[in-house]
Amino acid sequence: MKKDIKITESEWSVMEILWSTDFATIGEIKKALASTDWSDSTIKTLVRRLVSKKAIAINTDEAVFRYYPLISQQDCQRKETKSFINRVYEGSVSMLVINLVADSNLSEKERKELLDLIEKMEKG
Amino acid sequence: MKKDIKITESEWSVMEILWSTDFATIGEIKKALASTDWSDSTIKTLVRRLVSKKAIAINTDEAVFRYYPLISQQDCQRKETKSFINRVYEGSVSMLVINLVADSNLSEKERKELLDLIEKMEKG
DNA sequence: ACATAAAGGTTACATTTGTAACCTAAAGAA
DNA sequence: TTCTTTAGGTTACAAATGTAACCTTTATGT
Repeated sequence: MKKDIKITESEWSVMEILWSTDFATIGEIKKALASTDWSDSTIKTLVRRLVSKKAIAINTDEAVFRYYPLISQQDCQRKETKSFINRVYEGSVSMLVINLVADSNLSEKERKELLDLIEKMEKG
Repeated sequence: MKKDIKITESEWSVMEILWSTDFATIGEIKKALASTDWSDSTIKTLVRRLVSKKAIAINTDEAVFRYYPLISQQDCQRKETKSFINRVYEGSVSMLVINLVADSNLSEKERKELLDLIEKMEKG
C-alpha cells in the first residue's frame, strides 16, 4: 500500500482540507482555500491532479461530486519526513532535533512538550 | 543576509560536498558524486545553477577553479526545516516530533539522545 | 608533437509544477 | 424563462527541475 505518491506544495493545501473534512465538494474546497489567491481553475487543476495520482478519489453518487483522501495524513507526513531528513540532514534525526531545539522559534513551553512526548515513549 | 535561495534536491548533493570540503574543484565534486549516475554535464549544470543563484561562488585564482559555499549548511537546514514544518505539519513542531518518536525507525538509543539534547537546552 | 582527458562554457529538451483560460451543462435567482 | 453561478471537463503556457549533448581550450601521457 506504500505507493510513491508525490504531493506538491500546492497540493498539500488541498489534501489538508480533505483530511480535515474527509468528504468535501469542490465548493467546500474552494471556500476553504478562499484565503489563497488561486483562481477557480487552479483549484480544480490541483484536485484533478490529486485524483490522477490517486491521492484522492471521487464519489459520484450525487450530482455534485465529493472528494475524499485515499492516503492518510500520517502516512504522508511520515514519508515526507523521512525523505526530508535524508535530503536535508543526511539521514540524521539527531541533527534535525538539534536544530529544532536550538531554533529560537521553539518556546520554552514547546520545549517542555517535546520532553514530555519523548519521555512518554520511554517504555515503547 | 537571509536571501530566499531555493536549493533543489539534486543541488543539495552538491552543496553537501562543498560544505564538507569547503573548497573543491569540479574534479573533486565529480569524484564525490561518483556514486550517482549523473553525467559530467549534469554535475556541471548543477554547479552552474548554484553559482547563478549565489549559493556558491568560484575562486579563479588558479587555472582550475575552486568552488565554495556562500551560505552555511545550518542556515539552509533551518530555512528548509521551517518551510517543511509549515508545509507538512501545518507549522506544528510538536506534531513533527510525535511522528519522529512514534516512527519505528527511531531506535531506543536515538530516543535517549533526543531526550538528552532537549534536556540540555533546559536553561537556554 | 599528438591523442586524450578534464575543465570551462553554451545550448537543449522532457517532465513537473504553478497558474489559469475557456467550454458546456446544470442549478438557482428574478 | 432568461440570466448568472457553479460544477465538470479540456487545454494551455511559463518557470523550475532533472538530465545531458556538444564545443573549445588546456594539461598530460607517451
